[in-house]
Amino acid sequence: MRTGNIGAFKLTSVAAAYYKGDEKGPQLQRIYGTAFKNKTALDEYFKMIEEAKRRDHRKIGAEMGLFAIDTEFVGPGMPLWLPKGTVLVEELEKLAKETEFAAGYVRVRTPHLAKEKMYQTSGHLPYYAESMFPPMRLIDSGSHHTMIESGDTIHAETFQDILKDHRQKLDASLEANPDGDINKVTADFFSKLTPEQAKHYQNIASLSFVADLEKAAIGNEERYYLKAMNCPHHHRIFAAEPHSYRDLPLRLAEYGTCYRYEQSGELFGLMRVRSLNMNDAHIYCTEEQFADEFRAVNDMYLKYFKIFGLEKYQMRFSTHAAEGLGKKYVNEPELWKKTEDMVRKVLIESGINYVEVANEAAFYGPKIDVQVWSAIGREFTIATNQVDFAVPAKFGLTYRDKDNSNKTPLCIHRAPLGTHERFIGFLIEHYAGNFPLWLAPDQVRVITLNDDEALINYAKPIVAELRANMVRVDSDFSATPFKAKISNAEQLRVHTMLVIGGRDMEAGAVSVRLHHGGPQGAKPKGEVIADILASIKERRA
RNA sequence: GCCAAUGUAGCUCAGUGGUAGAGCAACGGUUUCGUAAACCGUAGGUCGUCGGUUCAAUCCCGACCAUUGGCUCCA
Repeated sequence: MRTGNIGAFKLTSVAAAYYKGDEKGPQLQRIYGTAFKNKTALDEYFKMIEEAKRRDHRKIGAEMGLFAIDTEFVGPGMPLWLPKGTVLVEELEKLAKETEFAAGYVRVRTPHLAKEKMYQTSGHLPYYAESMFPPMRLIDSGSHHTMIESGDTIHAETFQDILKDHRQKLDASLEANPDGDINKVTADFFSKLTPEQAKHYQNIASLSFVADLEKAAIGNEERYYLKAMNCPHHHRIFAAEPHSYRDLPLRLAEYGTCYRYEQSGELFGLMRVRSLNMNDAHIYCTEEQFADEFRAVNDMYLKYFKIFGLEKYQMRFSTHAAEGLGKKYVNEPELWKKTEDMVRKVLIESGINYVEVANEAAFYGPKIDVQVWSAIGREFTIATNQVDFAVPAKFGLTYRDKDNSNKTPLCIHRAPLGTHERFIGFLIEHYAGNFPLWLAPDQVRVITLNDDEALINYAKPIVAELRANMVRVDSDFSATPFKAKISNAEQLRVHTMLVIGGRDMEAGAVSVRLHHGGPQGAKPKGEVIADILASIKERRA
């Protein structure tokens, strides 16, 4: 674009950026601005930004009482689902369970913790440790295990942190200056302790320094990690029973809660969190079955896009880069190539809209991220789909094949609805909080014109019938002025308001008002109820 | 984690170096009304946390915590 094409521009913000995108490199100050051919296009762009602000999931989430983030007592990045948000969570789970049941998945449940051995075997610790919460340590102190915590007598954790820190400094110093004085480094280290560290240190200082530090560091401790992914647990479920080729494909599904230690600056409302619920499943299959399974997963994505009215999507096919082998990626160059070719073939054959990006794969295999665009045209990476050729072998997973030999299955990780957190965050913006009836936290409210007893008696059975059919319905029979009752319901984004006055009562009708459509006129009450039930059942848009 | 900005009642926001206000919401009462807001009253805040300066700090300074906008990372 030539500068002559810039007809209108506006500065937007100031921020720092890393030189050449390297986190360890120096930072530059960056001034952001945006430019368009003319004023109209510029204004349109800012209108879109305004609209996005209006639809911000944090704002609507608070207005509708969907979720809360209690940074003081629970922690940043760990949302609490309030009752109305839980409705969304459970409706999505219901959708996923139905869809997966029809597609031949079986459900499993696993704990949130596992021993260190799990993640050493899976490769998470070598490749993924910085995204995991630090371990919980159980120390074997002879006859029993003690959870390490801070306190007067238990300071092994501090102890170990100090040791680790000390060692790093010592190593760095010795590396820089091989003839350096160890005592000097140690003295320097002590001088930099905070008073609290020093206090802990005093407790152990009477012990002979190095020997006891070593003992504490190596000691018999068992480490447990919070799971960052469900796959290792699912692999152990696969391992729990012998399998034949006749069992495959085996599709294990779980809405499991995972915990990832996202850096503080990365947290963002529901979109980037530390506790996340994944619509997860792992498909164990043979190489021959891979293409069909992969296609079926893609079909599931497309089905969901239709339900949520997503017209624009793109799959980002992330492959490895040779220079990352053994560092960012498991060191299996041939398997990488073979699997990537397999995935590429399916993508091309099924006419999926995709782009290929190098060097963004998961550590255990190529990855497909699903990008969708919300109603106002903002892009979200919502779901993921990964192939794992490495980890099943590390866990020694096998099935008995036709020729009586043991073979390692392939594993497809897939999460079409991604995480509840991000998916719901996306849906809030996509719908601007005006959810379709089947999803709406407040589906129906029955409102009487006033608190006349006859009206209430006419309205009550309608509420009861809806409730008996699992409709989320409530009522407002109060003496509050009618217009205010309507306004209250509108502000809550109640999807359908059933208004009842004398005229309706006489005609055996109710007057329907839709949150997103205004008054719809009076209709026979039986018809209205039937239509509500059908709309929910069919998950109408 | 890094750079920057921000943090006053449940929400939206005023305000001041001399221990804080409004609207909405909440609660109590009055109001009987056909599709987005009736009226009166009551209650509600350690002014993010901890330190410092000062006779005196919500206000000035520092550290920390959190959020936001980016960077890096990612579902």
